Amino acid sequence: MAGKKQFDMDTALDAAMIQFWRAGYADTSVDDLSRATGLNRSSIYSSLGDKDTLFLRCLDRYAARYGDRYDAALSCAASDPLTAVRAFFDVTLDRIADPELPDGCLVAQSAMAIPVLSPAVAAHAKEALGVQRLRLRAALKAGRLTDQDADAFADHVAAVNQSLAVMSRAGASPAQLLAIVGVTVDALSQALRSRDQHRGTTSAEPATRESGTSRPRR
Amino acid sequence: MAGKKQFDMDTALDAAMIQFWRAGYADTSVDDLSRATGLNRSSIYSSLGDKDTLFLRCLDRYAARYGDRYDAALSCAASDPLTAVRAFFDVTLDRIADPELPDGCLVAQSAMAIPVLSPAVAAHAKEALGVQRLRLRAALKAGRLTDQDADAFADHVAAVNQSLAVMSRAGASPAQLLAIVGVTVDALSQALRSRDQHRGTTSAEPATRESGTSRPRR
DNA sequence: CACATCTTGAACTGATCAGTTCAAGATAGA
DNA sequence: TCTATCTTGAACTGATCAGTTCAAGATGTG
Repeated sequence: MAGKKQFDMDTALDAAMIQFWRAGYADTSVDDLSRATGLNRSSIYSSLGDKDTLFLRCLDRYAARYGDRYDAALSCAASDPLTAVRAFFDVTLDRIADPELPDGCLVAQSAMAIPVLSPAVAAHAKEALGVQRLRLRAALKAGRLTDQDADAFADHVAAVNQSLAVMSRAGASPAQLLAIVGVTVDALSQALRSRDQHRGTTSAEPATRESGTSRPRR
Repeated sequence: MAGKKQFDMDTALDAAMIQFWRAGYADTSVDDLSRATGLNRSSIYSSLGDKDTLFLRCLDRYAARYGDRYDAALSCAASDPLTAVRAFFDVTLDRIADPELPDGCLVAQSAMAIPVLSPAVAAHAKEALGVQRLRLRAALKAGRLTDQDADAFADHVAAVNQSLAVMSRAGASPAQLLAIVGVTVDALSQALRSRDQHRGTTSAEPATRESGTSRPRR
């Protein structure tokens, strides 16, 4: 073995992912990717594939990385669905708050560009959103929600989660983002309380309506 | 006067707007705009300006057109904020359901592309979102919500409204979109009911929690 | 040192892009 | 018909794009 690989594949893929994430597919040139990764233009093609292939790898990488975090956040859904959904939103809010990372969301951005993306990329973007929806459905069903409420809340939570990407891109403040998810969290809290009342059991949640803007975090 | 204008400016602007709306700024070439409007390439520059100027005009046109509709929807907020918010969402849902128009939302799409748009265009996109937020704040304050609830719901409703653009781009069904807004509408209904109870008055709304997926429309 | 492997920079192709220019043609009023 | 105005199509410029190729150099092992 001589002339070993002189760059770290994971680092390079992360750099490419962040470049696509910040500027989108259309506004990222291969030269941009070369600058972002520090790899030579030739090395990009030989090691990471062409632009479309690389974008697909970045999209899957993004979906897998944050998918795992969303999974972990929802892991307590069976015992405490409200905390699970709060933790779910926190994955996104923490990502947005990270100054190292671009605002927005690569999946949301790709979804918006579906009409002008390759069929393969479009399919992966739809898939990522679909998986998130199914994750939320399963988690809420495992909690105390009815099937009907679980489905509706899953769609709603997934959508609100994507809306954070749009609003953060437009410069929304952390307080705004908290208000946005606060209403959803309150609504879920209320649904759980209604279900408990219907069952005749008492809820662990306080009886008064929570404030959407002052919800405790972590 | 001879050699009168042979095209209708409004029709041409609408066609350009729809082209930008469908494909976004980066993926729309001036030739695309020429094809979409039926105008010669030279005519585009002489009558509609360069690409950036034209995009700005289309963005403002879009914001004004649907801004008026959102205004009209919210006009009954003082007497019936719940109906107003439903009507607000219906403006978006009807637009998405219109097969003549692209999915998504030109403002949401522009917001997502802010890092790669010209400062002028980025400012107009932010402005459009800000105006919508203020509209909702004023409407909800005019209704029966507390200032704190009005602010939180305004941010939330504006965000959910933008999320519909993302989800519709990704091929979400009308039922999914209804579920998304249904949770928000239910939450608002609950907030109004809580406030009425606190006041000791009776609400016009039924006491049972409404279903998010079977909400009546129109 | 010799060798195999990887990396690099530069050049090149063919395509598309935004923006401009202009001569030829169409139009309709005088 | 004459004329002023608008429209058209085509060509052109200079830039950027994705993708490919390759010779020169760097690297580390045997």
